[in-house]
Order: sequence, then C-alpha cells, then structure tokens
Amino acid sequence: MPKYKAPRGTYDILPGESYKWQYVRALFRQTARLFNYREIETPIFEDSNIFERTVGDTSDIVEKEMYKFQDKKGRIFALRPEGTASVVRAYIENGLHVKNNTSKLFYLGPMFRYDRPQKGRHRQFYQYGIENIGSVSPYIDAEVIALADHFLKKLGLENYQLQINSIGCENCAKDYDKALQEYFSSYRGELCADCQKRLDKNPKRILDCKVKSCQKIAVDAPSMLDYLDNDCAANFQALQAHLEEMEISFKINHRIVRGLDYYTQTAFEFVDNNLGAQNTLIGGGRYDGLIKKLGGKDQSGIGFAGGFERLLLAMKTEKIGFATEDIPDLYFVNIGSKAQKTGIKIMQELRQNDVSVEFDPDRTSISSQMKAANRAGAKFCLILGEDELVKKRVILKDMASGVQHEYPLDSIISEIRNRLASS
RNA sequence: GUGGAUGUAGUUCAAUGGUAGAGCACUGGAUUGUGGUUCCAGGCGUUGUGGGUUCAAGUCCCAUCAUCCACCCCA
Repeated sequence: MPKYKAPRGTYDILPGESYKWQYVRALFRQTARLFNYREIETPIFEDSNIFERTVGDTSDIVEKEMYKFQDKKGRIFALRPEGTASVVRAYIENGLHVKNNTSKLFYLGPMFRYDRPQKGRHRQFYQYGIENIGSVSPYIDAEVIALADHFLKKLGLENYQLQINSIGCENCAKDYDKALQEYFSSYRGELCADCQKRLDKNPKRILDCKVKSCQKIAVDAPSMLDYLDNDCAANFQALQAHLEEMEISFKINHRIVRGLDYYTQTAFEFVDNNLGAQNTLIGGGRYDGLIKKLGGKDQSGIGFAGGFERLLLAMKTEKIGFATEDIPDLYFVNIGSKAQKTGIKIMQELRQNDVSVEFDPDRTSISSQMKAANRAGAKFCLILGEDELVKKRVILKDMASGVQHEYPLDSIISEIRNRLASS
C-alpha cells in the first residue's frame, strides 16, 4: 500500500532493533581496541578499478554484483562491495606506513552487492572488519584470528567453528591448480555443468561444490596442503602452533577457498551451521600482492570481515540477550497550563543535568499520561498540578514500586539525580 | 541470473467466485488528580500494482513489483 518502499534487499533498522546494533557495534570497537586496532572510515564509493583490480575481475562480485555508476564528469565509481580494498587504498594514499611499520586498522559500515536477497544476505549489508598491514609473521595471523574469536565469544556465541586453511602463495597456487585440473579432467563428463566451467576458470571451486556427484569425485582430489612450498608450509605450521598456545580450537578444512582473488596463504572462516545457507560468520585471510597492486610498497597484510546481520541472526538462534533498550529516566505528567509552564522549566534543567525526560503535550488527562509513562518504561514520574504549584512542591513517583512523595520544587533536581544514581 | 512459496488493517492471520473479518497493538472512557489487571467503545483497508476472464474477483488467468527459502555467490 505505501507509495514508496525501501529498495530491494535493503531494510530499515527500526527503534526496536537499533539498540541491538548499537550494542554489537560497541562491542566490536571495544574488542578491536583490546588488540590496539584503530578505526578508519573510508567513502562508501570508490573508483571502480579499485575493486576490479583487486577482488578479481572474474569473481562474481565484480562480474555481476557491483553497483556501478557514472558521475557528471563521466568518472566510473562503484559502491564498495567489501572493505579491504578501500582501506588499503587509504593506507597507501595517506602514507600510513610512514608512522608505523605495521598498521592496525578496523572499520565498520555498509557494503553493497547486487545479489539475490535471502536469509543472511542483503544488497546493503553491514560489515565489520580489521586489517593488519605490514607484518609477515604468522603470529599476526593467529592474533587476527584471536581477535575475531574474542569478539564472538564476548557476544556470547558458542555454536560456531573456526576452520583454517592455507591456499599458498602465488606459486604454490599455480601448481595446485594444475594438479587439480589434471585430476578432474579425467572426470570431466561426470561433473555438473557449473564445475565443468570451474575446471578451466577456477578449479579450486569444484572442491566447494554442493552437488553430490561432484563431492564424491572431490574426495580423492589432491590436497592443497601437499602443494605448499617450504615457506608456506612452515607458516601454516606456525599458525597452528600459535592457535594452540592461545587455546583456540580450530579445524583444518582444505576446501576453504576464499572468493576474492587477493587472498594468499592463510585463509579462515568462522562458520555457524545453524544460520541456513549463508553460514559464514566471519571470513578472512592473508593478502600478499594487494598493496603492491594498488600502488603501494611490496607489503603483506591480513584481515577479516564479518556481517552484522549474520551475527544478529546467530544471537537470535542462540537466544542471547542484548543490553537493554533505551528508556527515559523520567516522565513528566502535568495538569493544567500553569503547571505545564513550570514543568517545562524543570525539564529544561533536568536535561541540562543529563536526566532524560519525556513529555507529551498532546495528552491532557492524567490517566492517559500515566499510561504513556508506563508504556515508555520510565523509571520515575514527575507529577505537577495546581495543588502542588500552590504548595511549591512536586510529586515524584517511583513507577516500579508505585511509591510517591512530595518534594519542594527547588530541591527536585538534586532529588532526582540522587534517586537515579542509587537505582 | 535460476527455481519454489507467499503478498488482505500498524502487526499476526481469517474470509465454498456473491455485502472484507478477528486477535494483538493503538485511541478514548469507566477513574473530570495517578500507570500495570479488568470492562466498554472506536476499523473503509485503492485485498502489492496493472491488465484479463466473469453478471460478479481478495478468491481464477497473465504480467509486474516485493518478501521469504534454496541454487549460485559470499560477510
């Protein structure tokens, strides 16, 4: 019936939900700070080349999911489909490497992909993520994972699993792709149509296929882990050792293939199987060529990103509570216009003293004002009528207990402040 | 991009092709100076939109848009 609706795949975060978002965002910021990451905000649109050159121009994201548009000068921009490329661009452009050898950055905000909406998937969705640029130490891989794990635990989630893999450096990956192509070629006719395409374009994806006949064939496919060179293998071993030191449980899943082209070596996912088809809570990995590709020094980086929607879904299925919804401290109930005048002055003063006050001038009867106070969840009611005005007193009522007392007008502010402080 | 299901009041849902209804929520009152319980009263909403079939369409058909779920992809 409404004339206008939110665009497909987008949605409004309404007051009944927004406090949950505040809560998870605050928790992520806190967690990032524990590990000394600092917040960065980048534009939500960028030169589309930034994504096309890094995410991979054969990936679905740039092939069909980007919101691209031209501005009045004909420049081609894209709404950011992910965060890493933008952060790295900002890192290079602002010379952040000069200040420190390594940069530890986190971000949060909306991302955009022209996808078919489904559970846990939207066209405008909200991600949080971190990037650690400049270090090649596998300890950092472990610490990045630890941060993600810490965050999920802090939220109270329990039903997730960490899966790790190494997809090797560029050289290992090449050898491995070749090996896969050799292996799967002999089964070409038995693979599904999609996998036949994947065989030429991106053979690793066959390992991920959900078609049963493909899975059967994939069981005996060569493992990436056998194709890692000495460095990559050592790093992967070191990562596992660090995770064990940190007592973070994980599972090696050599079928993790991150979708974005820039990933190398460490790849990991936090998966929650109660979420439905879109079950990746957090995904991340190391990206070695990315910084150079965007015009920076030959540095390495590692990071992850997670979707807030899926986080909220997981919290819902695990029945985890949030910090309470915002409610007013006080509701002002007035009877008569004279009382209202005095009340307005008191409210002004209360708000200047950090007391939140609600008042509805459209409600006249005291009964209806009390009802509204109750519904708003106010802790106290301030009741002011003609009688009190004459006595220069006001009534303060505790809504939970129903107990009320009169106080002199000139002491009410401090009385309320004391009562709120002790409640 | 593909497939399936679904679109009726703010919301959750009813209505053998024949005058569009209920619960919850909301507003007012009972209580003209006191909330939560209770009772009473208050509902035209282009039945998502546009066509078509029919004497007659919320109901059947087509298209379109949207939602949900899955494929795909990914956070």
